[in-house]
Amino acid sequence: MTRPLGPTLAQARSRSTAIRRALLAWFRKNARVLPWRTDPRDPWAVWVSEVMLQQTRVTTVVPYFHAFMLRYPDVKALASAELDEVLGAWSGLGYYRRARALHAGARDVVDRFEATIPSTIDELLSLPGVGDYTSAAIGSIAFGLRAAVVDGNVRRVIARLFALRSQQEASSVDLHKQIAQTLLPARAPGTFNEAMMELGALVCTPGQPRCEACPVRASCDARRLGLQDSIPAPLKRDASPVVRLIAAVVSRGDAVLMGKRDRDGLFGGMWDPPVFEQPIDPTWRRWLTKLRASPGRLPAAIASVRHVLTHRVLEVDVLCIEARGDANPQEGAVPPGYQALRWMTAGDMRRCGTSSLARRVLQAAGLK
DNA sequence: AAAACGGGGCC
DNA sequence: GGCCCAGTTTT
Repeated sequence: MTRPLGPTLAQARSRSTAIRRALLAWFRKNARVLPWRTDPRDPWAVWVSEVMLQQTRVTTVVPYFHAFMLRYPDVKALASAELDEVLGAWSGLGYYRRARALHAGARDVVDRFEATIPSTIDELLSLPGVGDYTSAAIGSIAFGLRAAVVDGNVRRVIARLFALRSQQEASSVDLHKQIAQTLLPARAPGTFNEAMMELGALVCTPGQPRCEACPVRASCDARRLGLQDSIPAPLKRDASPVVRLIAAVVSRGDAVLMGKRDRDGLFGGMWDPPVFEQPIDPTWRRWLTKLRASPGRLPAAIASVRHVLTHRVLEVDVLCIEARGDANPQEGAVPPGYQALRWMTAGDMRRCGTSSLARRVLQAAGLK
């Protein structure tokens, strides 16, 4: 069910001046102090922050951002780094494809743009990991381009300002983008974009919006109609299926056998104690048995880690295996879903990517 | 159009 | 336990 665009866009146009003025005044007073909000803005810092902020809260990102910028102060620094090390800097942040894309994007900028971050939307869009939102964010905030950002915050604010009920429908994205672009001022569009997102994060929140503190409440249709709590309608997700897995923590002295995940897929490119589907395939059961110091059947799991992801729940039994002093995985034999195996000490692990699940498994095994 | 892709904080 | 976060890419 799509609604005609005309009337709402006309509404947006006629109310834009009042909304801009009130929102910008509020933002000047209430903007959070964030490490990437430097004056002037550093395009590299904006890029890094925007990628980290994809589907990730500001409070989660801040410490990662600090560490990342210390290690990779400019685009050249990242371009010349090894991917494993970059994934190490991303460990625990999630959506690891972002780190891979940022790394590739940095090399792209060095190769194609003489190490200067491009300042047009089309060129930004050509970088890996940079889509509609991120190109508009970098373009407007770092370069002053008049491109509206449309993230979850902005969509919620717009849905309420104009009492649009169908946020969950993909068809409404186009309408929200047109409204956002209509509201966007020609002067300092980046500031307006940041202000819209800040309003969504601090005032026009998903649950319990703080309408009494809202600078644009006088312009808000949802507020006027008493619909601020029912717009947007909550998305309904299917329950996450539970996946039963077994992680094999094979230790040999102070080293642990770690596997590097295939590039694509869950935890792509990250290292963890090899995880098998339950029950373990006989081939890999034998393989584990051969690494073991003592003969006989594999020991029982000593712990179980419940790792909750957005669309899945991982129930991971933790198997602890003491390997023979001379044990070595057979050359070329790599468990399904992995591209390499290596004995690693705690120090080795700090120099490559490990998922939160990997750290929890190691901890449950009594290591770390 | 839908699925895949992390992790955590807050109710 | 559910919701959602300064989304992008692949299927």
